[in-house]
Amino acid sequence: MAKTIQAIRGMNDCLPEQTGIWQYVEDILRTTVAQYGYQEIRMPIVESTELFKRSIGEVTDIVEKEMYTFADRNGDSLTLRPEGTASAVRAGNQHGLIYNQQQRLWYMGPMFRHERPQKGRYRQFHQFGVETYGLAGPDIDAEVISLSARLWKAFGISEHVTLEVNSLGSNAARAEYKTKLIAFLEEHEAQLDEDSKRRMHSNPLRVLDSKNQDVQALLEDAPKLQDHLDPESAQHFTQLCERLDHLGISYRVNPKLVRGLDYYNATVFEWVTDTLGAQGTICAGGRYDGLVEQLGGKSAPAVGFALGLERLVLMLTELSLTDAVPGAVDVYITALSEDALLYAQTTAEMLRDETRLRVQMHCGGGNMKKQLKRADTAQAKVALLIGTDEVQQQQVTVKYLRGEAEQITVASTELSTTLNTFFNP
RNA sequence: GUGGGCGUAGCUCAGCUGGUAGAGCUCCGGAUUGUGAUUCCGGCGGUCGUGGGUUCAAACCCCAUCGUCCACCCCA
Repeated sequence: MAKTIQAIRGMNDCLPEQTGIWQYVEDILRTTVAQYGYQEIRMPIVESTELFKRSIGEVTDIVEKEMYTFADRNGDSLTLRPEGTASAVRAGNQHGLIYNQQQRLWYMGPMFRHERPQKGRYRQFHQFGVETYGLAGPDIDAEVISLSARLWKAFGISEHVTLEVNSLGSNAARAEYKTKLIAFLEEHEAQLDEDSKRRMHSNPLRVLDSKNQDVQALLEDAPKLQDHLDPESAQHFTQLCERLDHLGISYRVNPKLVRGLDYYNATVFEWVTDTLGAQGTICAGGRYDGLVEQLGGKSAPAVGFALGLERLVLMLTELSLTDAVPGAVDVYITALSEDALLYAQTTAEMLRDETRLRVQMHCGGGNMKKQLKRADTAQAKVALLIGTDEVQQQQVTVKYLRGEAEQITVASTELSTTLNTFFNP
């Protein structure tokens, strides 16, 4: 036997057993953003490497060591997108979507990062994201957050996620804070762990959310980010918090919340959970007012977030919140004798003409036991029994596979009505 | 990139101080020729991840390698 070929490490097949829950999740996401009037945008999976260097930041881990970068046949450096925001801005600029315009967009699709795979973290993973452009006030920040909160409600996981918010201030204010923080860290360098020493210069703000207890103790005396906000950002943040209060969205101000990507300013937020092991962030985002201009467009404010679909699916699975995921089949049609085959198949087609039910026809023969067993594994709610008697009488026997209802035999002409009444009462 | 755990049937796993491989589930058939997820019986299914070493003898011990999972890191 020839050697089998395996999928690439960290890139998973989504098997039939899983696609049901994925489609369920995707449906809810689409329906919810539609409630807010957001429009879908679809971007290419491959972009010029330069795009991510300029947006995410040259010295971030993502760009330095996690991107799938390769030379195209003509020598251009291309990269499999590690996130969606950069592409959305690029597309918006390229097509004039953002120029003096307001836009509320969403996207969904695969992203690629070459990290060591672990629970909730894969090399090909999927993000759903929302991006808004041209809106500078805290009202849109609040809208985007309330949209995400509505998602958790729709999935039934509100109890298992908490919102953390913070403000990074303007780019100028943050730069000033950064130099003070670096000065403090240099002064206490001896007490820092290796990771913090490394980050101290590459990405000093990231030292703030170190998991190391000793580092956290040291930071008690460090200059505080919230003391260095510019007045405008401080007011923006206060107004955002007021709006969240008003909307009944509870949150925790986490002054040490910073984001790993360079383009954020002012508002940042994360939805975290303790149900996913080490990968506790299920959704994160914030404001990135400088990015549009940085990528060559006319300056425009922007807010957005991204959520990890694998993490969401994992969470629903671990919390056993999968009852709402529909099976693939509503009605399973059996053919119990040779003379029933044609009648059964025309009945199947008739149902597909007259209803929107998912109808599966048994193929391959076998006795009734076997056929009903198939109906059961297909998770059908109804089995139609069709044998010699039914063919002769032009009837169909309807057997309810779940619940208490007694099986009944109806005329073929009544079948669609009977089933519609059962499935859409 | 750094640690640690685990690789045995399609799936989940057992297999003692080394003696040549087992269970449950799935699937197929039967008990039950028109009534499914219960029960009982039978059957299919394994170069024990791969390569090397030690040994009379290796799933078991040693080395290497690959895969996988969890954590660090990073982040959605």
